[in-house]
Amino acid sequence: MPLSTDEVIDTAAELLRRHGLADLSMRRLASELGVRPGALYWHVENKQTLLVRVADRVLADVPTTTSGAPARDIRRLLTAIRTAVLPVPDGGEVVALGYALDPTSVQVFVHLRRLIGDLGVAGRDRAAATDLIVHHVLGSIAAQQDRQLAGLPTRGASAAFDRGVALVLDRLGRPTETTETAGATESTETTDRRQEEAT
Amino acid sequence: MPLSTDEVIDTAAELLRRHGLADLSMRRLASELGVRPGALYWHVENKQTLLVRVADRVLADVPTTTSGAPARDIRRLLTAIRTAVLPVPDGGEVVALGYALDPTSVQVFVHLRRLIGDLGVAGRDRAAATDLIVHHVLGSIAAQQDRQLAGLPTRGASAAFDRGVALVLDRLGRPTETTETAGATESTETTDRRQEEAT
DNA sequence: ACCTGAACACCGTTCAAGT
DNA sequence: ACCTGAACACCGTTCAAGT
Repeated sequence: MPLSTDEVIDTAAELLRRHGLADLSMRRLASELGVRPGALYWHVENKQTLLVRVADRVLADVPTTTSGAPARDIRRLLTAIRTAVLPVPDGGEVVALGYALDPTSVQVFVHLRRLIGDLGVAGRDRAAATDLIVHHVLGSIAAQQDRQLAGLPTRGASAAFDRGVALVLDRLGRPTETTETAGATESTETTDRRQEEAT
Repeated sequence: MPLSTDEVIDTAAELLRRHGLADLSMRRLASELGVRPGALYWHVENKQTLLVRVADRVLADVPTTTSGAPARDIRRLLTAIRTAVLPVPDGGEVVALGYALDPTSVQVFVHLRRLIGDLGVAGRDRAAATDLIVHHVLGSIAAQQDRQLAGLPTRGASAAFDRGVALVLDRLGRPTETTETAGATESTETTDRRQEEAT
């Protein structure tokens, strides 16, 4: 029976879960599957696209239910994401890569965006708030995991995370009167244009 | 004349700036400095601590001035950070590692924390707000850089970033009546304890 | 004090050739 | 369609030995 692509992704996710990114090499993955390294390149384009699919798998079991109370649903969802990703070494980094390269590929983030809409956040602010919250979840997970791998303490990490979430959600719950921001934007905009042309 | 540790860090930062993480190898760095790979290990403990020091260097030239208007200073500072890190390929990831492993080593983040205090954010919320904002800056930079490296479009990235900043700062400017959050915290706390014991 | 030589145990990716 | 063999051009880290 030939190797299936799903088998490749599953085994890669399993390898990440057990040993982290350092041991998730194409060669190690191949030997785990009983094939030669080159065989993997028939199933995936390269290691990066493999990682994007692994990120998807890591969050696949997080339920996306709705209760009618958006703020509470968001808090529940974020806690579930943290609980799912934290035990996977380098999970924060891998999921962040997935979100960067294909924000809609991970179902759970699409759902988060919806819940933020339900909260009454409209238009451009909805995308901005989603990014803000996703960066905060994944950033705080990655930081904690980096510290763990380095043998440093991580006390209070989850409490600090929850406070950060509260700071954002308290704001989003109420109607906004946002009108400023213009001044600071200028030079950043210039940088972006330079970089975007290079693409 | 023997090699100095500063020379090693400077050359590493230069290599990152020009070619990104993929070309910042200990071997490439050594040959750039005209020495054998092993020589580097007399100057730095390993590659990770090298990267933490490189992160420091990338942000070393961002000025930390105060004007008396904290909200404006924060916006200016964040734009300056973005402008400094964005042109350095993989800069977002490297600086995030530095912030995770040693949050006080980068002067600019210590200054940010101070400005947030000036804004009237007290106690635990000050650390939480700093983390939230730093994760947002570095997360949005890393996402944009990942997309650039993959050849994907990054239109509107800086506008989205600015909106995220505005969402947070609008809230922090005003006094808070935060009291909830408890419910969602529980299970996360459990996860943390498990992980922290494993360390 | 500072570095070389040389090794150890690895990487990701490509591609002709096999079945 | 799916995989092997074999190569290409690399990695980080260690450590005896040299100067």
